[in-house]
Amino acid sequence: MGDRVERATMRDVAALAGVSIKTVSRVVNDEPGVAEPVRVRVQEAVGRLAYRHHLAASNLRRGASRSGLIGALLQDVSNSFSAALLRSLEDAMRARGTAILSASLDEEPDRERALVHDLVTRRVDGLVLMPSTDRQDYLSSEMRAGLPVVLVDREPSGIAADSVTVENTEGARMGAEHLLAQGHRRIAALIDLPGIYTARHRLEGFADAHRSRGIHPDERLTVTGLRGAEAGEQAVTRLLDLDRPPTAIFAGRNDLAQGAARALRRRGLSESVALVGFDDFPLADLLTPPLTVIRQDVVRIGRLTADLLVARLDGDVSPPQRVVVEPTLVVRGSGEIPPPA
Amino acid sequence: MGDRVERATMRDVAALAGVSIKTVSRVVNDEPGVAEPVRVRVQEAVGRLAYRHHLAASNLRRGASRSGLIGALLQDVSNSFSAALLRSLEDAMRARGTAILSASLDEEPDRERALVHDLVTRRVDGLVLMPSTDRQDYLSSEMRAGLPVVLVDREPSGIAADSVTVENTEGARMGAEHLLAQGHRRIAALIDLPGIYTARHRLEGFADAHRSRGIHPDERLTVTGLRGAEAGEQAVTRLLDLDRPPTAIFAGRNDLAQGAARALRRRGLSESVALVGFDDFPLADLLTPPLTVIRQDVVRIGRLTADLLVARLDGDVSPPQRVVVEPTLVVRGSGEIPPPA
DNA sequence: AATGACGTTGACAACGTTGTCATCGGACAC
DNA sequence: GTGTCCGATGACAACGTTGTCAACGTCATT
Repeated sequence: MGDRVERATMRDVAALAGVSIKTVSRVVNDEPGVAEPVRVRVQEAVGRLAYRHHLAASNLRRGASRSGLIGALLQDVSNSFSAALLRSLEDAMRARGTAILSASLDEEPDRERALVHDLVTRRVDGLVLMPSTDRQDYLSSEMRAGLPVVLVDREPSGIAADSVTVENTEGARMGAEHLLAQGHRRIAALIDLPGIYTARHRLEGFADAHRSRGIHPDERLTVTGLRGAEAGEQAVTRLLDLDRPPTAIFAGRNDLAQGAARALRRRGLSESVALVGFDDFPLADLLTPPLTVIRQDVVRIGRLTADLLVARLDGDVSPPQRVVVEPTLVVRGSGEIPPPA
Repeated sequence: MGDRVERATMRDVAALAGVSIKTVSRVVNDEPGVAEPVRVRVQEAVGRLAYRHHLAASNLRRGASRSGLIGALLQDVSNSFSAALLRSLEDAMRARGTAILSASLDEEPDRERALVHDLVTRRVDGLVLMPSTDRQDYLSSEMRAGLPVVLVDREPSGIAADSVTVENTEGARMGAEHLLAQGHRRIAALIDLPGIYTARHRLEGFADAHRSRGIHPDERLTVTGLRGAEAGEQAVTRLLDLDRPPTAIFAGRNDLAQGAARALRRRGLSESVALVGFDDFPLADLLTPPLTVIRQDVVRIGRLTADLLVARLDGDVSPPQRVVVEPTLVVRGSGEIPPPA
């Protein structure tokens, strides 16, 4: 029915209903002061023309930024951690009628800056950022112009902004200590790019655990710069080929733990080499043996992040907060394999 | 440095640079016809005032809808299928500078309608929809007004729109047949709400496989209305308690397969009850035994969807296409467990 | 010296909407 | 009958931007 038509505007509705544009505006916005018969006539016209409110034009006229949009720049929306976080944010924002623009950064600082610029251009009301950059000072002019920013997963550097992070160092220390306590002395560490905030801290925690026991870890067992499950799998395969292979593995990210599990399984070593991963993920409990992990409570992190942002959106101007969530050790089996006698 | 300031507009920049607004516009948009010294002066003013282009105002003036935004209404962005799809879309759109507004529907038709309305109000240039509704006729007025819509995972009903789907019936038939061929005769089926397009078709395929072998499946082994892993786990637990429990399980969704795997593991039956799942997921290969699945190629689906939408965005007005992707059986072990002798 | 061409620049209107204010007609009180 | 008040309605400007077009100065040409 009917060809392709241009969207009707209030002008068209007004013409059809035989009233002024302003009256249409009143009806559309449910404002009082319109006689009932007129209101009905306008609504009929709205229906017949399939008129839809133009939010951008409305916001523009209403002044204020209020775009009813926030940005969420995450590492990779297809990764379970980012995806769960996005979902938490969405649920928190739904009630406010605030929509979410999401994008993946893949640890690329340039992309982060470009996307932030794009979001500012779109006048988002707020920003949730899992930064890829070392410093976020480029954000300060935006924040001064009133853009609320909450950093997740990594603490701010170069700016004063809210953040929700996990005790990475402590978590990694816990994981490594768990393995050391069982007698492991040759523990491999699988770490992401050392420039990354979380990677750095987790590596630190790993070293701390050794240090406080007066143990010097074999550097050849620490592999950094690992991006993704594939890289983790290959690294572990190489480590297992060493003259004195590790008896345990600490994986600094969930995908690296998955890669490690795959490598171990392929070599038939799942039951003989211990494995602890940082960051829980769906199905970790269904691996063989079930995977022992340091869990960061994603739902909690998401809710805390959303709470901080919502408060700022609602005008909270108190000093920035750094919320730190304690990770927990979830013992499931893979991390309790003893070293060979 | 500096208090909270209102965003500068072109007017402010023009005043500071001592030129007209139009000249600022020219510089900001990299248009020719501005003398070099003037251009420099304007750029300095832009920098000093931290001026940022206002995309909404620009688009408004430029006429046309072109918001540089598309909507992606998926079932649940934290589910690996939706998340992977979102990521594919994002990658396809990045080059165009098109941003993505995503939201989760959770199979709620009302939310779908409300969110579509919201997206229209925001004048998205296009829409990717994994529908929750039985019929999408409510979309026809939007489409007539020029909104390109591509349905994913479920075929359109009540409208003529592009779609990218999987041969659900055929896939499920394949999965059930795989189990039947090994001699299983008591096969349980775990199915989502029967109102859901994919659930209906998969159940159909399951029945088809039996029918073409002249076998009448035990209705008590078919459980529908299962939402989420938990529900799947409980259903399987109940099934295992029957006098004559199933010797194999066909799970109609990846989360139901996960729930089933969990229930089997808990009962120590992972190696004795066969399991085939519909829709692959990360780590399915690491379960014990590795999970046999009907795989739908998410990346491919995402790319096809993006291609269709991009074509429409670029003005393609050819008749709607229904692209159907063939699922494949991935044999890994769990589906090859024979029935007890 | 007058003419035309060209490169720069700005005034103005308009995109679709809404806040402000004026206008209009009728109801009511005196 | 006059004055007042109130509810309903609309004219107009403005949000921040850009397309159109006119105006300006400079320079080369005749």
